Amino acid sequence: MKKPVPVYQKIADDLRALILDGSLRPGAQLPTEAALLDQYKVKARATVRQGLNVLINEGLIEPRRPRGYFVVERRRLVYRPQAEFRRRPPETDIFTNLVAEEDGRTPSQDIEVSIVEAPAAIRDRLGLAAGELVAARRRVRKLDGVPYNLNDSYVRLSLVQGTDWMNPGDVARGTNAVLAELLGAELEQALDEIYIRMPLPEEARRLEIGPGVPVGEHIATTFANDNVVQCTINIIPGDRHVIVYDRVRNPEDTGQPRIPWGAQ
Amino acid sequence: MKKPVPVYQKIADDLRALILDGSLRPGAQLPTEAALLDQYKVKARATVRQGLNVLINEGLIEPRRPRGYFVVERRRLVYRPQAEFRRRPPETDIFTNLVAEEDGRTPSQDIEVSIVEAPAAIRDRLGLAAGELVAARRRVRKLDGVPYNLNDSYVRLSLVQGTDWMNPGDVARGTNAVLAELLGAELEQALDEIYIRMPLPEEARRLEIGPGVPVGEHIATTFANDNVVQCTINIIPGDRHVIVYDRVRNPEDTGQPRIPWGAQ
DNA sequence: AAGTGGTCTAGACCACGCA
DNA sequence: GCGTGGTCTAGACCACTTA
Repeated sequence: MKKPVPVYQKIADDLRALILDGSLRPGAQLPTEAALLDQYKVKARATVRQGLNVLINEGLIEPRRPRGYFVVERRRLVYRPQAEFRRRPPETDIFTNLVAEEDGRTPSQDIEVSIVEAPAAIRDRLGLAAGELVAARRRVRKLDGVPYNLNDSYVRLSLVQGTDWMNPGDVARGTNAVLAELLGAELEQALDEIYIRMPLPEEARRLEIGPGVPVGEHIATTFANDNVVQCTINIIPGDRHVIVYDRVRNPEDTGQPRIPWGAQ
Repeated sequence: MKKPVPVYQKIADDLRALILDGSLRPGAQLPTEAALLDQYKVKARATVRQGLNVLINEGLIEPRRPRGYFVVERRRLVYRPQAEFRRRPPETDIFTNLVAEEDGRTPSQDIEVSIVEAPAAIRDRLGLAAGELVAARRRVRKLDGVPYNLNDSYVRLSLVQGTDWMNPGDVARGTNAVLAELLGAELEQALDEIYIRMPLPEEARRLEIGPGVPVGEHIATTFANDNVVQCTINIIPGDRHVIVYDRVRNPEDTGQPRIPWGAQ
């Protein structure tokens, strides 16, 4: 009738319970591997390590060699896609907006602008032909030097070549304002897709996140006059953000879902 | 200068590359542990297993005992919080709406209604006192028998006791319509919070998801006449959904972020 | 019945950061 | 230098599913 619980599972379950009920608070140290060997009368380190591994991959603990295992500490920032379209305070960069709501932390970003072949995801959304070139503006956004998210924007090369959009530094009025000038029309609509998944090794490296931390991939496709203008891929570490939307009833919403490209 | 890559890491990297570049398509079988032992001239199963474990926890592969390891197959459904507020087609259940956009799969849901002490997250959002009772409507939504998400709604008990909201079956006109009748006012505003994290064991069990599959926790707080009415917690497995929002420029948006409770 | 992965033992040597 | 975790070896026995 009953099935025996593997020892490593029992170890993971016990420690998880301690963490979730607050007995082990964020930042607290767990028993060492040696201590757990004693505690559970188990003979092989591999068994204890297997148990700890479960919790690492759940994002609950992290090893800090050579001190031991610790409960992770998380602090979340509000990530608000809708801030892109707001007017007051004067619309600037979405990240600057986002951080303005936090005190005492200093934002910075590494910006890199290049001309590349459009990745497939971008091609689909911007409606480009295979092999077509796009301008790419890639940013790593940091708070007190800690990476907070990756933000890669793509637009048709012909639209922005030689303009301020391709300035590999901060653009004070915001890159969206640059696009609006070029188009003679405001960006006034967007479609957000949010995928939840584990990070690729490359992303984990750039964001300095360990195993057990999932990411949100937020793909924002922006329109002006019903024409696609820009596509931005944000990679958002799950342990450092909460995504927030305001929603209001809109009587004109006909409810047509609109995803002309295939979901990933 | 260079540091040697551990064998298990090499195994994980090689197999991941094969999966990501399409050499190993979703559903394809990976080499068995025994084959990898040969291939990498490694002596201990533990080493090979450690490598495979990396990919399992990245959600890329899954063991199907006793056949071997396979590349996971994913198929994503559009999850659209904004569908809650749409009028045409006639507003019904958000899940029914959601599924109406898919063909050939039959939706079902297990519904359970109860009266409980409000969990802390609900208490904060509904503005309740500690220990106060709420009505809970908990649903597991399935497609072809496979769980697609968990949906737990909470409202003040005094508002809905004895009404159709607490009917533990499908409510054809939608539970939001019931609330609107009781209040004499439409639900017309909501605040969505989306947290990205690994599932708790309980959630993983209910959703039948394995290790390496992160979830989105979508907390929707709904208002009528600026009063909080309902709070719903949705748990959304990342491998089966894409979250979609439409966004339009709103000149009246003053940009005040509004989260009266602390982020989790 | 055969072959797969699941669990566990009992060691070994190494890398790293701190006192 | 000491203690921590990181990696790996070389086995053992078991549980499960499919042919």
